[in-house]
Amino acid sequence: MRVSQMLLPTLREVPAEAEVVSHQLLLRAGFIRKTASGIYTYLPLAQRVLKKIMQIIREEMDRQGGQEMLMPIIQPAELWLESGRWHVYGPELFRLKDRHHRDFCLAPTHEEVITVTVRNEVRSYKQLPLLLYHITNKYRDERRPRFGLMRGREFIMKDLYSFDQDEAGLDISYRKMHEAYTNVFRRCGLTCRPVEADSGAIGGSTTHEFMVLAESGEAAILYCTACDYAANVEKAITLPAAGLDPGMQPLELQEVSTPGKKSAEEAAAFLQMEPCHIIKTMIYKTDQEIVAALVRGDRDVNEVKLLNALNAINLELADEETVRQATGAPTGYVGPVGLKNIRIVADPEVMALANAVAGANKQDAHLMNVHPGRDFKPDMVEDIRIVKAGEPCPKCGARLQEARGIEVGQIFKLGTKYSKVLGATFLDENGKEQPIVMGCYGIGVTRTMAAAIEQNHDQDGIIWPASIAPYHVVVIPVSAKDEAQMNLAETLYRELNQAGVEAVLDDRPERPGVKFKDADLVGYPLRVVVGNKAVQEGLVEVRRRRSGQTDLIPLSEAVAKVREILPTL
RNA sequence: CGGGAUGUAGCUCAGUUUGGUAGAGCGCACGGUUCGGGACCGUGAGGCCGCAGGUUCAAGUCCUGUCAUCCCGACCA
Repeated sequence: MRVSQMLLPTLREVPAEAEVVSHQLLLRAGFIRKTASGIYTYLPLAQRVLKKIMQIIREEMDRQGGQEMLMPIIQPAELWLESGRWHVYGPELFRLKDRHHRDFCLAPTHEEVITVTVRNEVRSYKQLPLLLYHITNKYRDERRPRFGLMRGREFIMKDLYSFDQDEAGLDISYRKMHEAYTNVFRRCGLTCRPVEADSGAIGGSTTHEFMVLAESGEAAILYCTACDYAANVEKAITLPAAGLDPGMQPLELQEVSTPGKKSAEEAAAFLQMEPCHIIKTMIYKTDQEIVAALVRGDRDVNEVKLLNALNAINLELADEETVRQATGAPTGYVGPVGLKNIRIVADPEVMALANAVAGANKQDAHLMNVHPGRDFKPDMVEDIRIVKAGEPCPKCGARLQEARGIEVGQIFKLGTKYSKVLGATFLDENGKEQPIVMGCYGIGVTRTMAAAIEQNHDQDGIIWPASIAPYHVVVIPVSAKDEAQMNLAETLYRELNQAGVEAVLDDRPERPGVKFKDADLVGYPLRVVVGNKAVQEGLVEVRRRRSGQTDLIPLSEAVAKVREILPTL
């Protein structure tokens, strides 16, 4: 392809709307344009990158026995009513009506369709296992689309669904996908880490997220430097809390005046003690009840853990009014002692406290010498706190470190959640009807492209890993008006393509500086410059985008050199 | 969903306070000089000033509404 004929609208300035680097560079380098908030048009270069990522995904899915299919984006409400998710999914589900006023939605995921398809076609254990996948657009009406391709409302996703006879089969499928995902991201040139995660609304038990480590990542993860433990903060655990100190004598409950000391830190400082002796009481509202969550004063409530412990669908911090009604006190002075009619969930660490301080359920007052078990009895003791960097790894005890990551893939063991609701069953060897055991496995294709840039760029632009670069090499004649240079560049460009190297020829009548800047911005892994030295001495420059290393080599060896370097990039 | 901000040329942004014939830089077209890291000179094209209503002799500017976009928040008692 000749650059003079390409739709490659590079921009000198950063469009005002772009915040994160991948978004800025995708716009500046002429890869994408916004069509609506969270919805983008992929220009030719982006499409080439996406196709390469999808090809890598296909190869790795197929290698594990995956079969590609294609499912509809527009889906009837009945399907979602049947699974129960029409009402559960909420405003994130794009809903629409056809001309007969029948309800439809734009699929945010495809469990319903695939499960019903398999239900209708699979009868016997002999037809299992199955690994079925497709790559298509997904739609989620995000409450706040942002960061360009990172959190869009329309995005391309690969999703594979596994169907097995039993848990043992699911384990095998899950391992296959774990391996496939590791391969996919490695081949895409990404530094990626699988982490344990919460399964969220999709449901199911075991799940791993594949995180591309990057500062701009939306997710926080904790990982162990000594072993392979790594988890999303939502899921991360640490070693169990120490038990109650047996030497501690319970003292008598005592009310103290703490005017204006609302936070655990303020109260602790005022009472001249460490925040870890405070019982922090947070009032939450779920879809069905009001609960009090207790953590140590130096800890934070992990709302995901709390939500799971309560088996609730929604969870939010109660507003001031609700707190007053439930406890009789304003926020800041709530405590577990004497609380009535609301459930108390305590973190195990709280139960290990003796003579602790808690809110007195009275304005400007706290209670001292609160003794868990004596002064209040929690309805539930569960790990509901956020683990922080520096705490011990639950597997090996080494210190955990914190990092940020972009979630590019997630794999789930669904179990029989969907097969049961949707009636996807098979007959086993004994002729007994069983629900199919399922797993689902997603990769955000468009997000992977953005993540690749987050991890591979510099001040001048993108640095594509060769495996997903839109083109491998750009051939730049220094002067498009110099016929001798152009002829040599043309020939080299043709030879490269004939040799299977994806090359473009920057034949635009631009000054060399412009072409160099654009080449850096677009991020071709290699650049070959054909200048005067080529005409006079038969030498061309081969330059690696990432390292900047430049080799002056004979024109006749250029193709071989490019082919030699490419696999190393 | 709440709060904040912004909508003016393809892009980045002035102009709005104090109403009076629409601006700059970059980009684009043409001519010339240049030509190894985003050149220079000249000429030119390009605007329903987001949209609708209102006030006024007169609105990019003031008022009302509306739409869109971006940011922050929706988290610690």
